[in-house]
Amino acid sequence: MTPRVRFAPSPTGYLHVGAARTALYNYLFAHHNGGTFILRSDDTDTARGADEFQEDILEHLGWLGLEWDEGTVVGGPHGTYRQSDRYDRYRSVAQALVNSGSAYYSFATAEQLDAFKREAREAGTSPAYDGSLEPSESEVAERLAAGETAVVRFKVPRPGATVFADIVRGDMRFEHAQVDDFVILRSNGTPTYHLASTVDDVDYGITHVIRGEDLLSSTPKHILLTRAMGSDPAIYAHLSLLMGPDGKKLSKRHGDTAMAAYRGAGYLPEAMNNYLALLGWNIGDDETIASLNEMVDRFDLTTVSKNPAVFDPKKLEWMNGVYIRDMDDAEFLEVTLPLVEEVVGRTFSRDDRARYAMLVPLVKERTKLLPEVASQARFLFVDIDEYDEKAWSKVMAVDEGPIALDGAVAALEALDSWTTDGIDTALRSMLEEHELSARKGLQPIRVAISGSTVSPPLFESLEILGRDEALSRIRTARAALS
RNA sequence: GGCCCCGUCGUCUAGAGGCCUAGGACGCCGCCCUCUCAAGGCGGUAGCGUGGGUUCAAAUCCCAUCGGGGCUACCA
Repeated sequence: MTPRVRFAPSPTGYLHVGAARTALYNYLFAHHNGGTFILRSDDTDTARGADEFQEDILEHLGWLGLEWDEGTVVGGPHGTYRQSDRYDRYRSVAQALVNSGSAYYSFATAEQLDAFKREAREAGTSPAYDGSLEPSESEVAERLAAGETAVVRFKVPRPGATVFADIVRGDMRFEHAQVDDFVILRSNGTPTYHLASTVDDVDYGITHVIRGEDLLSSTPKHILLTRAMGSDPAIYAHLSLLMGPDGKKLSKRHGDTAMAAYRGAGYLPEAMNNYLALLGWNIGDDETIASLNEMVDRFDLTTVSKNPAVFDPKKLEWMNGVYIRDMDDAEFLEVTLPLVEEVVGRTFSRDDRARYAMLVPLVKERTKLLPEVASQARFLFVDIDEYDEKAWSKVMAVDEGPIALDGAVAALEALDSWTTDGIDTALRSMLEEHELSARKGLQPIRVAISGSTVSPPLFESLEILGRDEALSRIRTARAALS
């Protein structure tokens, strides 16, 4: 049996990192086992659903490279894979369930339900609505005929229990006394999540349901529903939830949770996938870095951790740096060029581009987040209009400042081969001549050409900047010093 | 309140009775390298929630306890 798994987000928000991890695990499981990864849109919550969210989810799943074999947009044998297109199907299942005695119409009011829960709580028992408010058949007929609206509830068989073997949790058992007669069809005729999701899982031949732990206690409902439809339940695997640094379920108040925010902040999809995979699963052999394909090869759902994991942006950032350093220069140039152009404020000419290409290997290994390249490369393309205040007072307006600058001008003017090596040699002998330490003697030059005490390596920077511009900047700084 | 899940360094984890004076990674600290910043190299800091058992032997098994989390909607 080849597995069929699905990622079924509800478009009630942007794709967040926790959902992305669930999608990733489904993807890894499907591919490892030669199965099918399906994307479905569980949009039964019409009040909250939005096209904007749906698009965001599709967009970022694509960005992560978690392509689906069947489902939304790409299609397949089951239509649009959008629940809002299948209301007739859900309604007919609900009706069939009523006909077979597995479900019933309910007129219970919010007040009645509240009272029921309150009593249960006071008695210290489970608040599960136990069907004692189920109306008689004749009453249903009468009230429906009179135009009253009703919900359809699933009749949970009591006493009894549902047991199942969860791949990550192990053996589960839920007493039916704890499960209430949940609504499957709302009074407006739309299905609830439980019905729609279960019907789809059955109709689409889903073999493994891999989802968040928040659905663990709903699983007996889904199993009961599946059996009532005459089918065998899927195998379930409930993933622990992602937490914020305070140990609470990860949410907006912990900072960014939307995948779009991470993409915008300069994270690479490869790093994101790698990091997310590690939250609850280990590649093995003390390994941390692995490509999507390597992870597919090694993925094993049975070794997934049960503990909730704290999402740690620090490690993600480190990992992003690893992936950035691993990019080849040409690729790095392509993805970062727009970022630099934006900060510089102009579209690059051939010459700009060529000079940036020379700088690329230097900034690449100094970058953890893509946008950082802009501040590192900026000096190459704009005039130095102001010097960092601290840099000026600490390295320029001191005894060594003018000496180093004058020495640099003299040494560089006399230099005939404007190369990193040539500059290196010339400046080092200048240092010796004036008895300056490398630190004291070179920092003023760095500040003069970049405006800051932090820049890419000096000799290379000077070479790329070009003789005229370099000398001009050093003279300008020297003049500002007198 | 009820039901369910979880509990190894600050964080992600390895560990399925002796291989553990608990391993790896991020972070943090120190040293080295070094023209700054990174990167890199080397070293260090730090953990089995607690209390009882079982056993020659427990991070690993049992019980209790404490802590955290989820669900408890005509949300998903």
